[in-house]
Amino acid sequence: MDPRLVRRVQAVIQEFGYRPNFQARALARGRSHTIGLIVSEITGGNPFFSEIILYFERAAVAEGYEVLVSFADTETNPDHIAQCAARMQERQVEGIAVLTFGMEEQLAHCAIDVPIVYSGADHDLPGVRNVRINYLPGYRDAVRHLVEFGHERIGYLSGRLSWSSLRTRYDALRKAMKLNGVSLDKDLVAECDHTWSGGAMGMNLLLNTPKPPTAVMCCNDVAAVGALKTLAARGLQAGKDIALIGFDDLTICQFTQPALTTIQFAPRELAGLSFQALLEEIQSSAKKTNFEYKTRFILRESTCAPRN
Amino acid sequence: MDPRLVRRVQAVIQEFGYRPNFQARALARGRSHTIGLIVSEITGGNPFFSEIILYFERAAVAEGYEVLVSFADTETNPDHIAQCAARMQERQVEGIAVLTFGMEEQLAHCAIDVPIVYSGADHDLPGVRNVRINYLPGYRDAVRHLVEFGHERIGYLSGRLSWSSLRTRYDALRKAMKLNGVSLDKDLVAECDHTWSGGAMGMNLLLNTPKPPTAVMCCNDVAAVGALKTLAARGLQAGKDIALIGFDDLTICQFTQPALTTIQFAPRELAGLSFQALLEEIQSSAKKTNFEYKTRFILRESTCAPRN
DNA sequence: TTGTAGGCGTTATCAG
DNA sequence: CTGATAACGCCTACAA
Repeated sequence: MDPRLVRRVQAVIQEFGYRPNFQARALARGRSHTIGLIVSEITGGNPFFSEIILYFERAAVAEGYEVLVSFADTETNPDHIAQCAARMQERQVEGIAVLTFGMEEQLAHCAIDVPIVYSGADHDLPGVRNVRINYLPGYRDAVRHLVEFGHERIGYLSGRLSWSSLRTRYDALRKAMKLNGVSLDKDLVAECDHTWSGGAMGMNLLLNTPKPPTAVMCCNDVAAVGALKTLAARGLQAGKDIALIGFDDLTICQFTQPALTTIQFAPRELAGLSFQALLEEIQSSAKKTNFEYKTRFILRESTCAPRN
Repeated sequence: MDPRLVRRVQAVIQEFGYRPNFQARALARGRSHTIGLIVSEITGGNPFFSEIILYFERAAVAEGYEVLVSFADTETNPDHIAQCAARMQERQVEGIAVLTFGMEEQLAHCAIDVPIVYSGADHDLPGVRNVRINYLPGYRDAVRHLVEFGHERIGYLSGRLSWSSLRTRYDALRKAMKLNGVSLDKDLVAECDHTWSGGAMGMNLLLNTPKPPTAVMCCNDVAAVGALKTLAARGLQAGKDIALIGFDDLTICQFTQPALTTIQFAPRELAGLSFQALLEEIQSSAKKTNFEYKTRFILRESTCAPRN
């Protein structure tokens, strides 16, 4: 094209402040260039999903997409996630990424006629795209670390096991323990809430058992920080009196006292993988990469040998 | 209408899986029912903005709007916020809410032809809607609390003062101190970063001064938690050896050791006020409510009388 | 009441 | 290669 003409057009665009109307374009071309992102609503400010949104949006914008975000209230309203998906479809999203890591059961039962990608869904359905989460490496190394310290009574601070997300982690932990020649005593499993206060309560329960655990693994970092609070209140110290391991590797792990040993579950990578998978699905490209995220053990200061 | 007919229509809708096309509707009616939300990108997972997005979205959906979220990278790319606003306008948003609390300077210089609402913008421009933040009550009560304990050497752990957001808090603190008959010694101001690690570094700087402060106020909770880490590393304890006060009232404040005394800056209310203001602006209703958020002092365990 | 034409802003197609 | 025109799906206004 004539560069002179291009300039003149640019000038006129500036002059009149012309902006293309995306809705009209979308209507005409049959493509909205919009995708939906569904994350879990988490009360009490868990920073995990904040980063998921940030990195997902970054990836999407880089590819020319805009993102419609919904926080699915899987806790108090089982239908909510389906409503979110419905709203998104009315907006003609070209696909939906679900990053609730096992809270998406309700979605399986309703008709969605755009590409959809799950992340950490517990069963690999044949027709459904799913970013697999390999929980094992992180749990395996974490348990091995504890076993090498000589721990035999390892406890688990879990969220509600009726939620598949938490059930999956529980199962992965049991498998990891079996691999390391130890077993998970049911009395040492505290089923609370995967929140700050849930962790605090759960640790109290575990410490009140007749023979408390010498090491405790937590279903996420937020619960682990709650557990730290309980320990402090009882005059105990993680990394000295009891071993404590979290899950997620939130930034705060580096700033707790002691710094929290944990299993990495990086939002940036998870968001990236999920978007890539969705993009493949939308472009219905031939290759179907088998996306998998591997958890990783992160050693810091909150573990120690068993006390007495 | 004939309820029988309504039913039949509903049935057919079910039958054929009809969904209205929002883009077409928007085009025809000239209303997109979409609004934009711009928040700050914060590195290292600050949970504050996560809640802002959650509650803003809830409020918007309740009024029939969908939300386009952007994280403005005010740190490394000053133009980014303007690009975000431009993208939103191409999507025909009916208005834009900016919740960056003083990081929005770049936006003032570019033409935006939809209603826009700021939050905590430091100067009240005449034509611009702004949810005012009243920093004083929180700071006033916090400083009074310290003065009643007998503190005279009060330090401030700040983010970079070249950013108006942090400058505003700094000014509010100085005013609050003056009201309480004390003054802020410039040697006791550590200008670092409003992040976990920034707080840790800043506290180190303050403790290395010839005459360290006996109490330290922080520009946010995240920095305060970082400061706690430094204190622990030096064998000091907040609430015993030194008084520490945060800002934001994140949930984590209740789970630090000791629980963090802070100034409340509630994301839920801030998001709600901002949405209400934007709604008034969009509906160009006659009444222009003067929305203001008042900070509030929250007493917990991290303060104490000055040591020796 | 029921039905139909015209237009929203853009793209794509098809003559010229 | 340029320029006119139909179509995208829905809404509104007007006519029957």
